[in-house]
Amino acid sequence: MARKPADQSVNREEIITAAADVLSRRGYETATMKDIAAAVNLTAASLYHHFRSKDALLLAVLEMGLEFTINRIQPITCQRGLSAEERLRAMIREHIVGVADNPAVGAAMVFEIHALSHAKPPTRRAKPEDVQAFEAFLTQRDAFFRRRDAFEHLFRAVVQEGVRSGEFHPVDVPIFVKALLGANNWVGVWYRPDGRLSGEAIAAEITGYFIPALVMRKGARDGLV
Amino acid sequence: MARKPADQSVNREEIITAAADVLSRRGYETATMKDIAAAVNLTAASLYHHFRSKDALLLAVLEMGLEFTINRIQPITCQRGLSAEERLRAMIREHIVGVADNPAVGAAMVFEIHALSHAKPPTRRAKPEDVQAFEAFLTQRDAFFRRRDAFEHLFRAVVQEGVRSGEFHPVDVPIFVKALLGANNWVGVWYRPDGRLSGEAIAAEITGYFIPALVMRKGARDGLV
DNA sequence: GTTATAATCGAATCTGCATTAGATTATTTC
DNA sequence: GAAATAATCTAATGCAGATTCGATTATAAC
Repeated sequence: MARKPADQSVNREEIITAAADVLSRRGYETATMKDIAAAVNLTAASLYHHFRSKDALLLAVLEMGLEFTINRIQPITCQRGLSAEERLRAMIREHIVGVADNPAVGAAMVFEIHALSHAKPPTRRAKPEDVQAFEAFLTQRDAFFRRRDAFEHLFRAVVQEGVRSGEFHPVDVPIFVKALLGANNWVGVWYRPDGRLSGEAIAAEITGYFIPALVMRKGARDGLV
Repeated sequence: MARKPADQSVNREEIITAAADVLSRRGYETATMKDIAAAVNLTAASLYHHFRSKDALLLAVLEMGLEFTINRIQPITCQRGLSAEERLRAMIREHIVGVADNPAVGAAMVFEIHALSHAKPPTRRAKPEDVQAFEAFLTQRDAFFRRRDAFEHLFRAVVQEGVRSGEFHPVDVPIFVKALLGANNWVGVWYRPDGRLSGEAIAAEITGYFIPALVMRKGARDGLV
């Protein structure tokens, strides 16, 4: 019968967390399975008990990071009683604070997604099971990319709603969101926990940059693109 | 005596350009020297006549991209007779259009800089000349990073000037510039030449997002962070 | 305690590249 | 055309690092 995993044994999630950290420090290609294993006191070989391949591990790291972020942001989008501006503000805050609180994941979401796109197919003469596994990987990867698009659409929907209702200026919604997410993601690249500003402070600052483009107070709307 | 290179022979610059393209498609670690060589009809071995190592080639790609961008933007910063806002607008435009015109380089500037940080030192038992070469590489890499900082400071200087003179709101200058450059760099990640908008149009759009945070027309400044 | 399987390890493989070695060809200079 | 060197090639070399294999240990279920 199936048995419960032992308590002191390393579980999937611990590995993913540790891997995110190692990846952010060494980068996907430079980080070895041995490095990652060492971070959880395992051998490289042992990692293959938990993940089919290095690529699969990377995918798991990115999926975890994305789900984490979506789980924080998605509820905000449908909060009744909040204006589009209020929701957008809250979403930006959550996004940036989330990145700042998990710089490893934040950096991975920018840099290592790249590696995901370049996963190498099994070479000729690969066992059929390997080909199978790779196709499963591709399917899972596509799902990840769709999920990432869904994340972007959370922002688009709120901005779009604000534009429709006249609360926001008629910006180009896809481009606005790309610019916003670019700025937010970039935080994961340069943020240092021991830096001058906290994640909260940075979030407040950056929110203040993007909101005025959408909302102009006191009716002074002319003169703006 | 030194002789002029033959006319039909491949030169450094062609290799760098081709390498940028290959790198943007395959990524640094995935792209092989053979791939890059093939893009200029050479053999992998031949590349070593032009570049000491793969790392050195990557560095050359990034240096070229950075110099290109700085050369377009630096002159704007000191144009007499233009307000800070006018200069900043022009700088953003040049930056984004530059990225859109060279998507390969733009993407490399975001993704592959990472690889640069992870260049591997020569293994033990390396010939002293190799150690020498690696140290030279490190020096050059540091210079590159300083140059990149200098690039960032071009933006900071203009924003700072606007803030000092009262033309701009008192934003947190370093953070503002990080957010701006994040949005701009991100264009290199998602821009497609056959997309809906031209580089110019995107530049105009994004400029319109950041300027209102700095400049509020018609004196309606209250209510803003 | 016996069995099944989860979790781990040490010690091979196996292979894909970066890089080197040693020619060969091309071009310029004189 | 001879000398020098730039530019290229073909054919190794070498190695790091992902992945596999086959054992071994630990734990849960019964």
